[in-house]
Amino acid sequence: MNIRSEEIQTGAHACVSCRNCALKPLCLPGHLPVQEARALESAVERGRQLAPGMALVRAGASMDALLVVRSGSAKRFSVTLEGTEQVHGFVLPGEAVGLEGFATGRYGCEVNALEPLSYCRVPMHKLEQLLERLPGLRREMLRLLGQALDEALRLRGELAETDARGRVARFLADLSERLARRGFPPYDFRLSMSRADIARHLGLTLETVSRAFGTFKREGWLRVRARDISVLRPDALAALAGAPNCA
Amino acid sequence: MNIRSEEIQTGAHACVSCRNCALKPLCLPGHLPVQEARALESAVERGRQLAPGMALVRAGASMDALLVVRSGSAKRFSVTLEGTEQVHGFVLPGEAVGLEGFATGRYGCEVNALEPLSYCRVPMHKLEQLLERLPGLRREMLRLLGQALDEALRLRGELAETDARGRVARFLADLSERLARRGFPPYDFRLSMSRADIARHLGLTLETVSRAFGTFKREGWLRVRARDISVLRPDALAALAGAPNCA
DNA sequence: CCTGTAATTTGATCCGGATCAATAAGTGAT
DNA sequence: ATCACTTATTGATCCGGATCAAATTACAGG
Repeated sequence: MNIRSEEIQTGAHACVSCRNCALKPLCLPGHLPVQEARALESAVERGRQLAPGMALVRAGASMDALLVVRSGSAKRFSVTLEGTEQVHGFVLPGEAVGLEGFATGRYGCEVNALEPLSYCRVPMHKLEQLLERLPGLRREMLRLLGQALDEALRLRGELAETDARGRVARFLADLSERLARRGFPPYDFRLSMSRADIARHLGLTLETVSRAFGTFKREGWLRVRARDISVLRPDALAALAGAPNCA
Repeated sequence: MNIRSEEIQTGAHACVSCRNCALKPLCLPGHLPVQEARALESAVERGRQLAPGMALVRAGASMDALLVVRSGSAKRFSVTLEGTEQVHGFVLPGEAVGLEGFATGRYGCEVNALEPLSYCRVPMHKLEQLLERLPGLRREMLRLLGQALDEALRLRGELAETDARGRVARFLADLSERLARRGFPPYDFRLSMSRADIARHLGLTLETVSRAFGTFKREGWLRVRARDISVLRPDALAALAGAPNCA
């Protein structure tokens, strides 16, 4: 997906500039008054780079920090008793990770890097201190969780009432839109996840996902070369995906 | 579902005793230190009783209070562009409602009473004041949202990988367990929602839900008389439902 | 209690997506 | 480049659940 932060990798630990971060408008500080953003910034640490396949979060591990992906992409999933993966979704830069951990203080699912990944972290004890004195941050945390919840509900609803091609179309449309908001070309990207990952995310088999790609290609809506995707007819995809539910 | 609070309906507005509420251990105050629970209590108002079919929450309406169902049950749903209902789930006493509203300040979905329903409300401005000085409540709100998120993720995962009878089995097992935690008989209850509601919740048709009930009845796991359900073999249901995913 | 209407069950058929199977295209290491 | 291996495409068949269609059972209102 060619996702890379434009900042220079410093290696420093607690020296992060949210101010100059390209992701600021998508991230927590983008919704905070200036002085609150400053205060938050001082609590943010930079996590070290992770290689593809490495775990950013392990299910059951103590939630000791709030994590936000800075560059790269990741896969959120749970491992079922049968040992299969339940893929909850994919994480792009500026998105927080492991929020379900607030439920118990331990993460509820796994998050693995799909590409070289860097991230920011706010240690929990610092977060709690900040929440004590920053009303904007309090609101922002609730907003963030509310948004994640809303998203999860929407995704579930879609699973329940959309057919295979519709799900794949929406997956692509959604990805496209999220890339666009991050300043990446929305109609020309490389998928960082396998067909199997997409399939497990959408409650389909990888064959069905592959066939959906094939159909879109044949219709002239998409150009597919393995994981390189070009969207030629975003309107057609959006139409098939169906509009997000209203009301 | 025969859900009724044991408290006498007072009609008073801001005179609620969380202390003596049967739902306390399931509700917000149950997780707070005593003096924080007191402070919260003083901000809680009693909502007026709603008749079946009435809306507790309308999608798009301004989220002016945190709502918790006190007695009765409700249906959470969204209305799609085609006018169909996407049923997100069902609400039992002690459960908060409309939490996705934190995302935007407006509720994201509808909540309708399925039975005569009463509820408690904490006005948003009072909630914000309390959050300023109650660290336990801050943690509790994050926990509540984290839990809702975790729940939504789990439900989505199940949709993606469980077949029709498994979904119905899990629906019943889940309901049974939630009733038990509220002190209701877990193996003998009346469903407050229609087959169609269950179907839309599980991403099935009402015929398929009905057939699943039929199968369970024939197997001797269930006694079904319209909406009256007796669970005869909870173990069998739980087995079919499959264990919740681990890790 | 009866009656009309809505909710539920049951039956018959059909189709989308799963499954099984084989081929083809990437990808990384030597 | 070549080889070994993983990932993706394509094909054939099968089955679970959707859809269409009655028949039956609850239930609210008179």
